[in-house]
Amino acid sequence: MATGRTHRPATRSRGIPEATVARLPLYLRALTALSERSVPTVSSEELASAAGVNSAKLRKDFSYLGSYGTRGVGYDVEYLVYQISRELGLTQDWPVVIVGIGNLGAALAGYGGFASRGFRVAALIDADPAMTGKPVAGIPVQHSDDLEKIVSEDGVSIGVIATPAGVAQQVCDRLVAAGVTSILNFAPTVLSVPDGVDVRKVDLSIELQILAFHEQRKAGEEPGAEAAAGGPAGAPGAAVPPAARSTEDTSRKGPDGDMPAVMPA
Amino acid sequence: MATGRTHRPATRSRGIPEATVARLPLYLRALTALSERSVPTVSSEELASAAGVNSAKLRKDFSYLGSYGTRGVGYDVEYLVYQISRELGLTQDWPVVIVGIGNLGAALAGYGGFASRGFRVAALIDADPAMTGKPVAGIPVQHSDDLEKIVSEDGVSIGVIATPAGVAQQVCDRLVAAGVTSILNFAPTVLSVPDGVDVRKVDLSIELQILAFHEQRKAGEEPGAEAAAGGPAGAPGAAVPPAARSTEDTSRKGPDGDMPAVMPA
DNA sequence: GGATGTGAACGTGTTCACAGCA
DNA sequence: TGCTGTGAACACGTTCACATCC
Repeated sequence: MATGRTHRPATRSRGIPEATVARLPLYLRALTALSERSVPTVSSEELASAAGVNSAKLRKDFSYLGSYGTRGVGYDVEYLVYQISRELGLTQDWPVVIVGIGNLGAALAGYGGFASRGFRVAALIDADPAMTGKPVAGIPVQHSDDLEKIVSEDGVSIGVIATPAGVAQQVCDRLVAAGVTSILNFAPTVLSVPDGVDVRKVDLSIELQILAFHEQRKAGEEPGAEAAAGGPAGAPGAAVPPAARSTEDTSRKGPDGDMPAVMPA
Repeated sequence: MATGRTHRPATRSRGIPEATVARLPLYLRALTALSERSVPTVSSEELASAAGVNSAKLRKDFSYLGSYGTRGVGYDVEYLVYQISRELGLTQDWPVVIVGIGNLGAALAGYGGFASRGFRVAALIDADPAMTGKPVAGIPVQHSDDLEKIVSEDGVSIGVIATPAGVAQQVCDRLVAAGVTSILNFAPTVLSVPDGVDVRKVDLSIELQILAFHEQRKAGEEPGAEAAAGGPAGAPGAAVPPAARSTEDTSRKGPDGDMPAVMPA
Protein backbone atom coordinates (compact mmCIF):
# COMPACT_ATOMS: atom_id res chain seq x y z
CA MET A 1 0.00 0.00 0.00
CA ALA A 2 2.67 2.54 0.81
CA THR A 3 5.96 1.61 -0.74
CA GLY A 4 8.32 4.54 -1.14
CA ARG A 5 8.98 3.81 -4.73
CA THR A 6 8.92 0.77 -6.93
CA HIS A 7 12.61 0.13 -7.05
CA ARG A 8 13.21 0.03 -10.72
CA PRO A 9 10.23 0.06 -13.08
CA ALA A 10 10.59 -3.54 -14.17
CA THR A 11 14.21 -4.61 -13.92
CA ARG A 12 14.29 -7.46 -16.42
CA SER A 13 13.51 -10.09 -13.73
CA ARG A 14 10.22 -11.97 -13.93
CA GLY A 15 8.16 -9.35 -12.14
CA ILE A 16 5.77 -10.58 -9.52
CA PRO A 17 2.93 -8.07 -9.23
CA GLU A 18 2.97 -6.04 -6.05
CA ALA A 19 -0.58 -7.10 -5.24
CA THR A 20 0.49 -10.72 -5.43
CA VAL A 21 3.49 -10.15 -3.17
CA ALA A 22 1.18 -8.59 -0.61
CA ARG A 23 -0.91 -11.75 -0.55
CA LEU A 24 1.90 -14.27 -0.32
CA PRO A 25 2.20 -13.85 3.46
CA LEU A 26 -1.50 -14.60 3.71
CA TYR A 27 -1.13 -17.84 1.79
CA LEU A 28 1.93 -18.68 3.80
CA ARG A 29 0.07 -18.36 7.06
CA ALA A 30 -2.80 -20.52 5.88
CA LEU A 31 -0.36 -23.10 4.56
CA THR A 32 1.58 -23.14 7.78
CA ALA A 33 -1.59 -23.89 9.68
CA LEU A 34 -2.36 -26.76 7.32
CA SER A 35 1.18 -28.00 7.63
CA GLU A 36 0.88 -28.11 11.40
CA ARG A 37 -2.21 -30.24 11.03
CA SER A 38 -0.20 -32.48 8.70
CA VAL A 39 -2.51 -31.89 5.76
CA PRO A 40 -0.57 -33.09 2.70
CA THR A 41 -2.37 -31.28 -0.13
CA VAL A 42 -4.92 -28.50 -0.69
CA SER A 43 -7.02 -27.40 -3.59
CA SER A 44 -6.99 -23.79 -4.66
CA GLU A 45 -10.56 -23.56 -3.42
CA GLU A 46 -9.76 -24.71 0.11
CA LEU A 47 -6.62 -22.69 0.44
CA ALA A 48 -8.27 -19.61 -0.95
CA SER A 49 -11.06 -19.72 1.56
CA ALA A 50 -8.59 -20.28 4.40
CA ALA A 51 -6.68 -17.22 3.25
CA GLY A 52 -9.76 -15.14 2.65
CA VAL A 53 -9.44 -14.62 -1.11
CA ASN A 54 -11.12 -16.20 -4.12
CA SER A 55 -9.65 -19.18 -5.86
CA ALA A 56 -9.13 -17.58 -9.27
CA LYS A 57 -6.96 -14.92 -7.71
CA LEU A 58 -4.99 -17.47 -5.78
CA ARG A 59 -4.30 -19.58 -8.84
CA LYS A 60 -3.26 -16.54 -10.81
CA ASP A 61 -0.97 -15.48 -7.99
CA PHE A 62 0.68 -18.87 -7.85
CA SER A 63 1.08 -18.91 -11.60
CA TYR A 64 3.48 -15.98 -11.27
CA LEU A 65 5.70 -18.08 -9.04
CA GLY A 66 5.82 -21.02 -11.37
CA SER A 67 3.80 -24.16 -11.99
CA TYR A 68 3.67 -25.68 -8.59
CA GLY A 69 0.56 -27.77 -8.05
CA THR A 70 -0.87 -30.81 -9.77
CA ARG A 71 -3.91 -30.72 -12.01
CA GLY A 72 -6.80 -32.73 -10.72
CA VAL A 73 -5.19 -32.86 -7.29
CA GLY A 74 -4.10 -29.56 -5.80
CA TYR A 75 -0.98 -28.23 -4.15
CA ASP A 76 1.53 -30.02 -1.98
CA VAL A 77 1.42 -28.09 1.27
CA GLU A 78 5.04 -28.50 2.36
CA TYR A 79 6.37 -27.76 -1.05
CA LEU A 80 4.36 -24.58 -1.38
CA VAL A 81 5.38 -23.43 2.08
CA TYR A 82 8.97 -23.70 1.00
CA GLN A 83 8.50 -22.02 -2.37
CA ILE A 84 6.62 -19.07 -0.96
CA SER A 85 9.08 -18.70 1.90
CA ARG A 86 11.92 -18.65 -0.54
CA GLU A 87 10.18 -16.16 -2.79
CA LEU A 88 9.59 -13.84 0.14
CA GLY A 89 13.16 -14.24 1.29
CA LEU A 90 12.17 -15.86 4.55
CA THR A 91 14.60 -18.71 4.22
CA GLN A 92 17.26 -16.33 5.33
CA ASP A 93 17.67 -14.58 8.63
CA TRP A 94 16.61 -10.92 8.85
CA PRO A 95 17.88 -9.01 11.83
CA VAL A 96 15.51 -6.19 12.72
CA VAL A 97 15.84 -3.24 15.07
CA ILE A 98 12.89 -1.64 16.76
CA VAL A 99 13.29 2.00 17.69
CA GLY A 100 10.98 3.51 20.28
CA ILE A 101 10.04 1.14 23.05
CA GLY A 102 6.73 2.46 24.30
CA ASN A 103 3.66 0.29 24.48
CA LEU A 104 3.69 -0.22 20.76
CA GLY A 105 7.39 -1.01 20.57
CA ALA A 106 6.98 -3.45 23.40
CA ALA A 107 4.06 -5.09 21.65
CA LEU A 108 6.16 -5.47 18.53
CA ALA A 109 9.13 -6.81 20.47
CA GLY A 110 6.95 -9.53 21.94
CA TYR A 111 5.08 -10.34 18.77
CA GLY A 112 5.40 -14.03 18.01
CA GLY A 113 4.81 -13.66 14.30
CA PHE A 114 8.30 -12.29 13.77
CA ALA A 115 10.51 -15.02 15.06
CA SER A 116 8.49 -17.68 13.31
CA ARG A 117 9.02 -16.01 9.94
CA GLY A 118 12.75 -15.54 9.81
CA PHE A 119 12.80 -12.18 11.54
CA ARG A 120 15.06 -11.79 14.51
CA VAL A 121 14.80 -8.82 16.83
CA ALA A 122 18.44 -7.81 16.90
CA ALA A 123 17.96 -4.84 19.19
CA LEU A 124 15.49 -2.61 20.94
CA ILE A 125 16.46 1.03 20.96
CA ASP A 126 15.03 3.90 22.96
CA ALA A 127 16.09 7.46 23.65
CA ASP A 128 15.07 7.39 27.29
CA PRO A 129 18.11 6.65 29.50
CA ALA A 130 15.77 5.23 32.13
CA MET A 131 14.89 2.45 29.72
CA THR A 132 18.45 1.49 28.93
CA GLY A 133 19.26 -2.00 30.10
CA LYS A 134 15.70 -2.78 31.04
CA PRO A 135 14.63 -6.02 29.41
CA VAL A 136 11.52 -5.92 27.24
CA ALA A 137 10.25 -9.23 25.95
CA GLY A 138 13.52 -10.68 27.17
CA ILE A 139 15.71 -8.27 25.23
CA PRO A 140 17.59 -5.47 26.98
CA VAL A 141 16.84 -2.01 25.65
CA GLN A 142 19.82 -0.11 24.29
CA HIS A 143 20.27 3.61 24.17
CA SER A 144 19.77 5.42 20.90
CA ASP A 145 23.28 6.84 21.05
CA ASP A 146 24.41 3.40 19.96
CA LEU A 147 22.00 3.15 17.04
CA GLU A 148 24.63 3.44 14.32
CA LYS A 149 26.93 0.95 15.96
CA ILE A 150 24.15 -1.59 16.46
CA VAL A 151 22.90 -1.34 12.90
CA SER A 152 26.26 -1.62 11.24
CA GLU A 153 27.74 -4.28 13.50
CA ASP A 154 24.74 -6.52 13.21
CA GLY A 155 24.24 -5.92 9.48
CA VAL A 156 20.68 -4.78 10.05
CA SER A 157 18.81 -3.85 6.90
CA ILE A 158 15.29 -3.58 8.28
CA GLY A 159 14.25 -1.02 10.87
CA VAL A 160 10.95 -0.51 12.63
CA ILE A 161 10.05 2.97 13.83
CA ALA A 162 7.63 3.10 16.74
CA THR A 163 8.61 6.49 18.10
CA PRO A 164 6.47 9.59 18.45
CA ALA A 165 5.89 11.39 15.17
CA GLY A 166 8.13 14.28 16.11
CA VAL A 167 11.35 12.31 16.05
CA ALA A 168 10.47 9.75 13.40
CA GLN A 169 12.18 11.56 10.52
CA GLN A 170 15.43 11.98 12.37
CA VAL A 171 15.41 8.39 13.55
CA CYS A 172 14.74 7.42 9.97
CA ASP A 173 17.66 9.49 8.71
CA ARG A 174 20.02 7.89 11.20
CA LEU A 175 18.84 4.40 10.35
CA VAL A 176 19.31 5.03 6.66
CA ALA A 177 22.71 6.60 7.16
CA ALA A 178 23.76 3.56 9.16
CA GLY A 179 22.76 1.22 6.36
CA VAL A 180 19.11 0.33 6.81
CA THR A 181 17.31 0.03 3.47
CA SER A 182 13.81 -1.01 4.53
CA ILE A 183 11.69 0.76 7.08
CA LEU A 184 8.38 -0.09 8.66
CA ASN A 185 6.92 3.11 10.01
CA PHE A 186 4.28 3.25 12.72
CA ALA A 187 4.66 6.95 13.40
CA PRO A 188 1.95 9.07 11.82
CA THR A 189 4.27 11.02 9.54
CA VAL A 190 5.35 10.93 5.95
CA LEU A 191 8.99 9.91 5.94
CA SER A 192 11.25 11.06 3.21
CA VAL A 193 14.03 8.72 2.24
CA PRO A 194 16.59 8.51 -0.54
CA ASP A 195 16.02 6.32 -3.57
CA GLY A 196 16.56 2.67 -2.97
CA VAL A 197 15.08 2.74 0.51
CA ASP A 198 11.66 1.19 0.98
CA VAL A 199 9.19 2.54 3.46
CA ARG A 200 5.99 0.88 4.46
CA LYS A 201 3.59 2.56 6.74
CA VAL A 202 1.06 1.32 9.22
CA ASP A 203 -1.31 3.89 10.55
CA LEU A 204 -3.85 2.96 13.13
CA SER A 205 -5.97 6.03 12.89
CA ILE A 206 -6.15 5.91 9.10
CA GLU A 207 -7.67 2.47 9.23
CA LEU A 208 -10.29 3.65 11.68
CA GLN A 209 -11.11 6.62 9.51
CA ILE A 210 -11.71 4.39 6.53
CA LEU A 211 -14.04 2.29 8.64
CA ALA A 212 -15.86 5.42 9.78
CA PHE A 213 -16.40 6.41 6.17
CA HIS A 214 -18.12 3.15 5.36
CA GLU A 215 -19.97 3.14 8.64
CA GLN A 216 -21.41 6.52 7.86
CA ARG A 217 -22.57 5.31 4.47
CA LYS A 218 -24.37 2.38 6.01
CA ALA A 219 -26.35 4.63 8.33
CA GLY A 220 -27.32 6.91 5.46
CA GLU A 221 -28.42 4.22 3.03
CA GLU A 222 -29.95 1.49 5.12
CA PRO A 223 -33.61 0.81 4.28
CA GLY A 224 -35.01 1.47 7.73
CA ALA A 225 -32.08 2.44 9.90
CA GLU A 226 -31.10 4.95 12.56
CA ALA A 227 -32.05 8.60 12.51
CA ALA A 228 -31.75 8.86 8.74
CA ALA A 229 -33.22 12.10 7.50
CA GLY A 230 -32.29 13.31 4.02
CA GLY A 231 -28.57 13.13 3.29
CA PRO A 232 -26.03 11.31 5.44
CA ALA A 233 -27.61 11.57 8.90
CA GLY A 234 -27.43 14.92 10.60
CA ALA A 235 -24.49 14.48 12.97
CA PRO A 236 -25.51 14.56 16.62
CA GLY A 237 -23.96 17.08 18.97
CA ALA A 238 -20.27 16.39 18.43
CA ALA A 239 -17.43 18.20 16.68
CA VAL A 240 -18.27 21.73 15.67
CA PRO A 241 -17.63 22.44 12.00
CA PRO A 242 -14.46 24.54 11.86
CA ALA A 243 -14.97 27.27 9.31
CA ALA A 244 -16.49 28.29 6.02
CA ARG A 245 -15.63 29.81 2.69
CA SER A 246 -14.83 33.48 2.85
CA THR A 247 -16.42 35.27 -0.10
CA GLU A 248 -19.14 33.54 -2.07
CA ASP A 249 -20.91 30.30 -1.60
CA THR A 250 -22.69 30.25 -4.89
CA SER A 251 -20.82 28.08 -7.43
CA ARG A 252 -19.77 25.59 -4.76
CA LYS A 253 -20.87 22.28 -6.05
CA GLY A 254 -20.30 20.26 -2.92
CA PRO A 255 -22.84 17.49 -3.51
CA ASP A 256 -24.78 17.82 -0.29
CA GLY A 257 -24.46 19.10 3.26
CA ASP A 258 -22.59 22.09 1.99
CA MET A 259 -21.64 24.25 4.95
CA PRO A 260 -23.21 25.33 8.17
CA ALA A 261 -22.95 29.10 8.03
CA VAL A 262 -19.95 29.98 10.15
CA MET A 263 -17.00 32.20 9.35
CA PRO A 264 -13.24 32.56 9.74
CA ALA A 265 -11.57 35.75 8.51
CA MET B 1 -7.04 -3.17 1.31
CA ALA B 2 -9.05 -5.73 3.20
CA THR B 3 -12.64 -4.63 3.25
CA GLY B 4 -15.03 -7.49 3.76
CA ARG B 5 -17.08 -6.53 0.78
CA THR B 6 -17.88 -3.40 -1.10
CA HIS B 7 -21.22 -2.80 0.50
CA ARG B 8 -23.37 -2.56 -2.56
CA PRO B 9 -21.73 -2.53 -5.99
CA ALA B 10 -22.45 1.13 -6.68
CA THR B 11 -25.60 2.12 -4.88
CA ARG B 12 -26.70 5.10 -6.96
CA SER B 13 -24.70 7.52 -4.74
CA ARG B 14 -21.77 9.35 -6.24
CA GLY B 15 -19.17 6.64 -5.59
CA ILE B 16 -15.89 7.78 -4.21
CA PRO B 17 -13.23 5.26 -5.28
CA GLU B 18 -11.90 3.13 -2.48
CA ALA B 19 -8.34 4.21 -3.25
CA THR B 20 -9.35 7.82 -2.82
CA VAL B 21 -11.08 7.15 0.48
CA ALA B 22 -7.90 5.52 1.74
CA ARG B 23 -5.97 8.70 0.99
CA LEU B 24 -8.38 11.19 2.50
CA PRO B 25 -7.03 10.64 6.02
CA LEU B 26 -3.58 11.43 4.68
CA TYR B 27 -4.72 14.71 3.22
CA LEU B 28 -6.61 15.47 6.38
CA ARG B 29 -3.52 15.04 8.49
CA ALA B 30 -1.43 17.29 6.27
CA LEU B 31 -4.20 19.88 6.23
CA THR B 32 -4.56 19.78 9.98
CA ALA B 33 -0.87 20.50 10.34
CA LEU B 34 -1.19 23.48 7.98
CA SER B 35 -4.25 24.65 9.84
CA GLU B 36 -2.34 24.62 13.11
CA ARG B 37 0.30 26.79 11.51
CA SER B 38 -2.51 29.11 10.37
CA VAL B 39 -1.72 28.65 6.70
CA PRO B 40 -4.78 29.91 4.83
CA THR B 41 -4.41 28.23 1.42
CA VAL B 42 -2.38 25.51 -0.27
CA SER B 43 -1.75 24.52 -3.82
CA SER B 44 -2.25 20.94 -4.91
CA GLU B 45 1.50 20.74 -5.35
CA GLU B 46 2.34 21.76 -1.79
CA LEU B 47 -0.36 19.67 -0.19
CA ALA B 48 0.51 16.66 -2.28
CA SER B 49 4.11 16.73 -1.22
CA ALA B 50 3.13 17.15 2.42
CA ALA B 51 0.91 14.11 2.11
CA GLY B 52 3.42 12.07 0.14
CA VAL B 53 1.48 11.68 -3.10
CA ASN B 54 1.70 13.39 -6.49
CA SER B 55 -0.38 16.41 -7.30
CA ALA B 56 -2.32 14.93 -10.20
CA LYS B 57 -3.59 12.18 -7.98
CA LEU B 58 -4.54 14.63 -5.29
CA ARG B 59 -6.49 16.83 -7.66
CA LYS B 60 -8.28 13.83 -9.09
CA ASP B 61 -9.14 12.67 -5.60
CA PHE B 62 -10.55 16.04 -4.65
CA SER B 63 -12.54 16.19 -7.84
CA TYR B 64 -14.57 13.23 -6.60
CA LEU B 65 -15.60 15.22 -3.56
CA GLY B 66 -16.70 18.26 -5.50
CA SER B 67 -15.17 21.45 -6.81
CA TYR B 68 -13.55 22.81 -3.74
CA GLY B 69 -10.52 24.94 -4.56
CA THR B 70 -9.98 28.05 -6.61
CA ARG B 71 -8.22 28.08 -9.96
CA GLY B 72 -5.08 30.12 -9.93
CA VAL B 73 -5.03 30.11 -6.13
CA GLY B 74 -5.36 26.72 -4.49
CA TYR B 75 -7.44 25.28 -1.69
CA ASP B 76 -8.73 26.98 1.43
CA VAL B 77 -7.23 24.94 4.24
CA GLU B 78 -10.02 25.27 6.80
CA TYR B 79 -12.69 24.64 4.27
CA LEU B 80 -11.04 21.51 3.00
CA VAL B 81 -10.46 20.21 6.51
CA TYR B 82 -14.15 20.50 7.10
CA GLN B 83 -15.20 18.95 3.83
CA ILE B 84 -12.91 15.97 4.17
CA SER B 85 -13.87 15.47 7.80
CA ARG B 86 -17.49 15.47 6.84
CA GLU B 87 -16.92 13.09 3.96
CA LEU B 88 -15.13 10.68 6.26
CA GLY B 89 -17.83 11.00 8.85
CA LEU B 90 -15.52 12.53 11.43
CA THR B 91 -17.83 15.37 12.30
CA GLN B 92 -19.73 12.92 14.36
CA ASP B 93 -18.67 11.07 17.44
CA TRP B 94 -17.67 7.43 17.06
CA PRO B 95 -17.51 5.41 20.23
CA VAL B 96 -14.99 2.58 19.89
CA VAL B 97 -14.30 -0.44 22.04
CA ILE B 98 -10.90 -2.09 22.22
CA VAL B 99 -10.88 -5.75 23.09
CA GLY B 100 -7.68 -7.33 24.36
CA ILE B 101 -5.61 -5.04 26.52
CA GLY B 102 -2.09 -6.39 26.16
CA ASN B 103 0.76 -4.18 25.06
CA LEU B 104 -0.90 -3.55 21.74
CA GLY B 105 -4.29 -2.80 23.21
CA ALA B 106 -2.67 -0.43 25.67
CA ALA B 107 -0.80 1.29 22.88
CA LEU B 108 -4.05 1.75 21.00
CA ALA B 109 -5.86 3.01 24.09
CA GLY B 110 -3.22 5.68 24.55
CA TYR B 111 -2.93 6.62 20.91
CA GLY B 112 -3.55 10.33 20.49
CA GLY B 113 -4.63 10.07 16.88
CA PHE B 114 -8.01 8.68 17.89
CA ALA B 115 -9.42 11.35 20.14
CA SER B 116 -8.36 14.07 17.76
CA ARG B 117 -10.33 12.53 14.91
CA GLY B 118 -13.73 12.02 16.40
CA PHE B 119 -13.04 8.62 17.87
CA ARG B 120 -13.77 8.13 21.53
CA VAL B 121 -12.54 5.08 23.37
CA ALA B 122 -15.79 4.03 24.98
CA ALA B 123 -14.38 0.99 26.73
CA LEU B 124 -11.41 -1.28 27.15
CA ILE B 125 -12.29 -4.92 27.47
CA ASP B 126 -10.15 -7.84 28.54
CA ALA B 127 -10.84 -11.42 29.50
CA ASP B 128 -8.31 -11.48 32.33
CA PRO B 129 -10.08 -10.84 35.67
CA ALA B 130 -6.81 -9.49 37.06
CA MET B 131 -7.04 -6.62 34.60
CA THR B 132 -10.59 -5.64 35.48
CA GLY B 133 -10.79 -2.21 37.01
CA LYS B 134 -7.15 -1.44 36.31
CA PRO B 135 -6.89 1.87 34.50
CA VAL B 136 -5.04 1.86 31.20
CA ALA B 137 -4.45 5.24 29.59
CA GLY B 138 -6.85 6.61 32.16
CA ILE B 139 -9.68 4.24 31.30
CA PRO B 140 -10.62 1.36 33.59
CA VAL B 141 -10.54 -2.05 31.95
CA GLN B 142 -13.84 -3.93 31.97
CA HIS B 143 -14.33 -7.64 31.92
CA SER B 144 -15.34 -9.34 28.72
CA ASP B 145 -18.43 -10.79 30.34
CA ASP B 146 -19.91 -7.33 29.97
CA LEU B 147 -19.03 -6.96 26.30
CA GLU B 148 -22.57 -7.18 24.98
CA LYS B 149 -23.91 -4.78 27.55
CA ILE B 150 -21.18 -2.21 26.86
CA VAL B 151 -21.61 -2.34 23.12
CA SER B 152 -25.37 -2.03 23.11
CA GLU B 153 -25.69 0.54 25.86
CA ASP B 154 -23.09 2.82 24.37
CA GLY B 155 -24.27 2.37 20.80
CA VAL B 156 -20.83 1.22 19.70
CA SER B 157 -20.54 0.39 16.03
CA ILE B 158 -16.76 0.11 15.71
CA GLY B 159 -14.71 -2.52 17.49
CA VAL B 160 -10.97 -3.05 17.62
CA ILE B 161 -9.66 -6.57 18.18
CA ALA B 162 -6.22 -6.78 19.74
CA THR B 163 -6.52 -10.21 21.26
CA PRO B 164 -4.46 -13.31 20.54
CA ALA B 165 -5.40 -15.00 17.28
CA GLY B 166 -7.02 -17.94 19.02
CA VAL B 167 -9.92 -15.99 20.43
CA ALA B 168 -10.29 -13.34 17.74
CA GLN B 169 -13.09 -15.05 15.86
CA GLN B 170 -15.21 -15.57 18.92
CA VAL B 171 -14.66 -12.02 20.09
CA CYS B 172 -15.62 -10.91 16.62
CA ASP B 173 -18.80 -12.97 16.69
CA ARG B 174 -19.81 -11.49 20.01
CA LEU B 175 -19.11 -7.95 18.85
CA VAL B 176 -21.16 -8.46 15.72
CA ALA B 177 -24.02 -10.07 17.59
CA ALA B 178 -24.05 -7.12 19.96
CA GLY B 179 -24.36 -4.68 17.10
CA VAL B 180 -20.86 -3.77 15.92
CA THR B 181 -20.71 -3.34 12.15
CA SER B 182 -17.07 -2.31 11.60
CA ILE B 183 -14.07 -4.15 12.91
CA LEU B 184 -10.40 -3.33 12.92
CA ASN B 185 -8.53 -6.57 13.38
CA PHE B 186 -4.97 -6.77 14.67
CA ALA B 187 -5.04 -10.49 15.31
CA PRO B 188 -3.31 -12.53 12.63
CA THR B 189 -6.41 -14.43 11.53
CA VAL B 190 -8.95 -14.23 8.78
CA LEU B 191 -12.21 -13.24 10.39
CA SER B 192 -15.46 -14.30 8.88
CA VAL B 193 -18.36 -11.96 9.32
CA PRO B 194 -21.89 -11.67 7.95
CA ASP B 195 -22.68 -9.39 5.03
CA GLY B 196 -22.87 -5.75 5.93
CA VAL B 197 -20.03 -5.92 8.42
CA ASP B 198 -16.73 -4.37 7.40
CA VAL B 199 -13.43 -5.77 8.49
CA ARG B 200 -10.08 -4.12 8.05
CA LYS B 201 -6.95 -5.89 9.00
CA VAL B 202 -3.59 -4.70 10.16
CA ASP B 203 -0.90 -7.31 10.24
CA LEU B 204 2.54 -6.45 11.49
CA SER B 205 4.31 -9.51 10.24
CA ILE B 206 2.81 -9.23 6.77
CA GLU B 207 4.29 -5.79 6.33
CA LEU B 208 7.69 -7.06 7.36
CA GLN B 209 7.44 -9.94 4.94
CA ILE B 210 6.71 -7.58 2.10
CA LEU B 211 9.75 -5.55 3.03
CA ALA B 212 11.84 -8.70 3.15
CA PHE B 213 10.74 -9.56 -0.36
CA HIS B 214 12.00 -6.27 -1.74
CA GLU B 215 15.08 -6.35 0.42
CA GLN B 216 15.99 -9.71 -1.02
CA ARG B 217 15.56 -8.37 -4.53
CA LYS B 218 17.87 -5.49 -3.82
CA ALA B 219 20.65 -7.77 -2.66
CA GLY B 220 20.24 -9.94 -5.75
CA GLU B 221 20.22 -7.18 -8.32
CA GLU B 222 22.55 -4.51 -7.01
CA PRO B 223 25.47 -3.78 -9.34
CA GLY B 224 28.26 -4.60 -6.90
CA ALA B 225 26.55 -5.62 -3.68
CA GLU B 226 26.83 -8.21 -0.93
CA ALA B 227 27.58 -11.86 -1.50
CA ALA B 228 25.75 -11.94 -4.81
CA ALA B 229 26.49 -15.10 -6.70
CA GLY B 230 24.16 -16.17 -9.51
CA GLY B 231 20.52 -15.99 -8.63
CA PRO B 232 19.16 -14.27 -5.52
CA ALA B 233 22.03 -14.69 -3.07
CA GLY B 234 22.55 -18.12 -1.57
CA ALA B 235 20.95 -17.79 1.87
CA PRO B 236 23.42 -18.02 4.74
CA GLY B 237 22.95 -20.64 7.42
CA ALA B 238 19.41 -19.98 8.51
CA ALA B 239 16.07 -21.71 8.16
CA VAL B 240 16.29 -25.24 6.80
CA PRO B 241 14.09 -25.83 3.76
CA PRO B 242 11.17 -27.95 4.95
CA ALA B 243 10.50 -30.63 2.36
CA ALA B 244 10.40 -31.52 -1.30
CA ARG B 245 8.10 -32.91 -3.94
CA SER B 246 7.37 -36.60 -3.55
CA THR B 247 7.53 -38.30 -6.94
CA GLU B 248 9.17 -36.52 -9.83
CA ASP B 249 11.08 -33.33 -10.01
CA THR B 250 11.26 -33.13 -13.75
CA SER B 251 8.56 -30.84 -15.18
CA ARG B 252 8.80 -28.44 -12.26
CA LYS B 253 9.29 -25.09 -13.76
CA GLY B 254 10.19 -23.17 -10.66
CA PRO B 255 12.24 -20.36 -12.23
CA ASP B 256 15.37 -20.78 -10.16
CA GLY B 257 16.59 -22.23 -6.87
CA ASP B 258 14.35 -25.18 -7.37
CA MET B 259 14.67 -27.45 -4.38
CA PRO B 260 17.39 -28.78 -2.15
CA ALA B 261 16.91 -32.54 -2.38
CA VAL B 262 15.07 -33.51 0.78
CA MET B 263 11.97 -35.61 1.26
CA PRO B 264 8.71 -35.91 3.17
CA ALA B 265 6.49 -38.97 2.77
C1' DG C 1 -0.24 33.97 -15.31
C1' DG C 2 -1.21 30.36 -12.48
C1' DA C 3 -3.68 27.36 -10.52
C1' DT C 4 -7.63 23.78 -10.63
C1' DG C 5 -10.62 20.20 -12.77
C1' DT C 6 -11.01 16.52 -15.94
C1' DG C 7 -11.28 13.66 -20.39
C1' DA C 8 -8.44 10.38 -22.46
C1' DA C 9 -4.49 7.21 -22.45
C1' DC C 10 -2.29 4.06 -19.99
C1' DG C 11 -1.10 0.55 -16.59
C1' DT C 12 -2.32 -2.64 -12.91
C1' DG C 13 -5.25 -5.90 -10.80
C1' DT C 14 -9.32 -9.02 -10.93
C1' DT C 15 -12.48 -12.12 -12.83
C1' DC C 16 -14.17 -15.24 -16.31
C1' DA C 17 -14.16 -19.28 -18.62
C1' DC C 18 -11.98 -22.88 -20.62
C1' DA C 19 -7.95 -25.52 -22.50
C1' DG C 20 -4.79 -28.82 -20.79
C1' DC C 21 -3.14 -32.28 -18.00
C1' DA C 22 -2.92 -35.83 -14.11
C1' DT D 1 -13.45 -36.48 -14.02
C1' DG D 2 -11.45 -32.75 -11.48
C1' DC D 3 -8.31 -29.70 -10.80
C1' DT D 4 -4.70 -26.37 -12.20
C1' DG D 5 -2.83 -22.80 -15.29
C1' DT D 6 -3.76 -19.00 -18.21
C1' DG D 7 -5.40 -16.04 -22.21
C1' DA D 8 -8.81 -12.63 -22.84
C1' DA D 9 -12.26 -9.41 -21.04
C1' DC D 10 -13.15 -6.39 -17.77
C1' DA D 11 -12.80 -3.07 -13.83
C1' DC D 12 -10.13 -0.09 -11.26
C1' DG D 13 -6.49 3.21 -10.47
C1' DT D 14 -2.92 6.45 -12.10
C1' DT D 15 -0.85 9.68 -15.02
C1' DC D 16 -0.81 12.94 -18.78
C1' DA D 17 -1.87 17.03 -20.74
C1' DC D 18 -4.72 20.65 -21.53
C1' DA D 19 -9.16 23.31 -21.39
C1' DT D 20 -11.04 26.22 -18.00
C1' DC D 21 -11.58 29.72 -14.92
C1' DC D 22 -10.00 33.12 -11.08
